This record gives sequence, C-alpha cells and structure tokens, in this order.
Amino acid sequence: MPQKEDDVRVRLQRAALELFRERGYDRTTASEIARRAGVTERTFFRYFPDKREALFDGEAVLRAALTASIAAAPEGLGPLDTLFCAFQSVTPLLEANRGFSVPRQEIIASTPALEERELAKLAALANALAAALEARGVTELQATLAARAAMAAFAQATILWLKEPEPPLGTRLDITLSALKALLV
Amino acid sequence: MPQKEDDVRVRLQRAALELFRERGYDRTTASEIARRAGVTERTFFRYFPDKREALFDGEAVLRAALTASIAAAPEGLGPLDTLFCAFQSVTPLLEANRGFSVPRQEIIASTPALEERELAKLAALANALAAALEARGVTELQATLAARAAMAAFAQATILWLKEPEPPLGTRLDITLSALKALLV
DNA sequence: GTCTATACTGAGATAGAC
DNA sequence: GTCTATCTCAGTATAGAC
Repeated sequence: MPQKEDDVRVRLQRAALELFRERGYDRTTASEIARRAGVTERTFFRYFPDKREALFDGEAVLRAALTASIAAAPEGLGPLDTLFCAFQSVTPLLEANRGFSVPRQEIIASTPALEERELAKLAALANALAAALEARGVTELQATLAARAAMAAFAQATILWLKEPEPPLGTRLDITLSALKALLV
Repeated sequence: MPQKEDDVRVRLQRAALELFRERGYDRTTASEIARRAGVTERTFFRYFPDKREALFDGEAVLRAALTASIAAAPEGLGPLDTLFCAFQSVTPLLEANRGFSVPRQEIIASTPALEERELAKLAALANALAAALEARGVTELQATLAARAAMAAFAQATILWLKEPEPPLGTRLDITLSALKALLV
C-alpha cells in the first residue's frame, strides 16, 4: 500500500522538521519524532537509515530533474552553460518548495551534523551532474570540474535566495554564473 | 608535557588508521583503537570529539600553510591564480605525507561516514581560503566561488595523484588549473 | 574515571492486504 | 496461503554529563 508508506514517510519528515525547530537537532530523539508521526522508533529507522536523513529526501527528485534537463539541453552548449541551463529549469520546483526550504535551511545551518550531510548530498548531486555531462561527450576531468564549480555557484545562489526572496532565484543564478565566468579574466 | 600529549595523539591516529584498514571503520570500536594505543577509551574521546576525527587532523596544518601563502602571494594575481600559487606552495608538505595519505584515502573512499567528514573538512578549508582572499580585497561572491572551484580542482588533482604518483602533484595541479580555466572561456 | 542517554541494529512476532 | 509493514524485545557502541 504505497499510499500509506508515503504518508508515514511524509509525516516523519514533517515531525522531524517541527521538532528540530522546537528543540534543536541534538535535543530531539528519534523516538520523539516517531511518536509525533504516530509510529515506533524502529519504524523511523526503517524509513531513514539515520536521524539526519529525515531532512534530506528532496535530493533524489532534484537530481532526476537536473540530469534529465542536462540530457535534453541544446547541442553545442559549453559544460558550464549546460549546467546553468539545467539549474534554470528547476527553479520553479525550488520556488514551489521555498516555504519548506527556509526553516529547513535554518536548522541545517545551525547544526554541524546536518551541514555535513548537506555537503555530502551536494557532492553526490555534483557527481550525478558530472556523469550526465560525460554522457554528452565531455571529458571526465572537465565534467567533474564543471559540475563542482557550477554546484558551488548554485548552492551559493540558493542560500542567498532563501535568506532573501528578492531578486528571484533565476536572477541570482545569472549573477553567480557571471561572477564565476569573470574569475578567468 | 606536550611531548607525551603529541605522542598519544599520534599513536591514536596510527592505531585508528591500522584498525580501520584491518577491519573497516564500522567494525572498529573506539575502545579497540584506544587499547592499541595504550590508553583508555575515555582518553580517545578526550583527544578526538568523535571516532571519525582521528583521521582528520592534518586539515588545520594545511589551512595555516595555505592562508599564509595566500596572504604572501604577489600583488596583481587574479583570485584563481592566487589560490593555485598557494596550492603549489604546499605540495612539498603533501608529498612528504604521501605514505600516510594513500591508505588513509582508501579508507575514506570506502566509508561513507568518513567521506562525509572529508567533504566537511574541505568545505571548511574552502571557507578559510575565501576569507583569505577577501582580506586581499576580493569581493565575497568572487572569493567564495574562486575558493570552491579551486578547492574542487585541488581535491581532484590530489586524489588522482594519490592513486598514481606520476606525474607529480605540482604537474597535476597545473593540468587541473588549465582544465578549470578552459571551462570558463 | 564512572554512569547514562540515545543512536542504531538484528531477530522474531503480529497483523492486515492481497 | 504469501507478502509486507509495523511492532516488540534485546542488544552494542558512541558520546556526553557528572
């Protein structure tokens, strides 16, 4: 019954976010999260391999959208422009989630253990982007460097935009891309 | 008695590296590491805040060397070149440690929990580099992007060099810097 | 140095959907 | 009946408090 499964998963995520905000990550136990979601602690760990992971579920969706967008990008674009084109294509997705992302980012920024996990997720995402570029014929080294540089710019733009919604994310992305390119001259 | 302190710290680090190699990170307990180093488990946690940290002590030294090098870099260099100049200046330090770094990197690469910590350390290092650039008058955005892009290149060069010592690290850095710059044109 | 909370793991039991 | 989600119970190890 996938309906129920998704439901429990979402309830656990929401409960985790709420409790982390109320008491902080360290002072929240997995058992409390589970109780608020109406399941046992053991069930929490069936859905999430560890306590942090309850806040990091969106990455898979984002990854799928971005890799699809890279594969569909126009021919003849350079690696960096391909990536930025992909990032631009997911801005609606991110904007729709801003309400959830803002408190989430606040907690992450104030919790080293969560920051660590966030960095790992971004690195995994960068690896996926590099692989998608390689599939388009970019060399491994170029793909890796482009993915990591673009990811840094994307992360920076996103964080600023979560702090302050104007200018919108798309504009922020343009600004950081320009700044990145300006590094060379 | 700083002599003894350093000694215990180094023995703990070595014991951790050995045991992680022998049994893997997960199957090694903090207590076993401590025992092999001739101290109690409690002492282990006095030196290192958590089990992972025993493998990540070098970062502070590297950070100090790099930031000093950035501050001392010639005027008029662009942000990326300043950073690469700094990286080149620490290659002797890294080459002297290659014997320790190779097995260390193998364990890190095969242990997600350690990879996560490594990424956090690299991010912290990148932040320090960005701050050092800002002290030289680079804008915050440029400094952040340059630091992260250069760090990606540095990490990539280092990892390849740990897998295969030739060409030497200095040459690898040149290659990745060129590749990075080629992206931006 | 001792004690404790809690994150996590594993095995087996139960209950409900099909 | 099978299959799958959940619970119960028992345990180990990390890390922090005292």
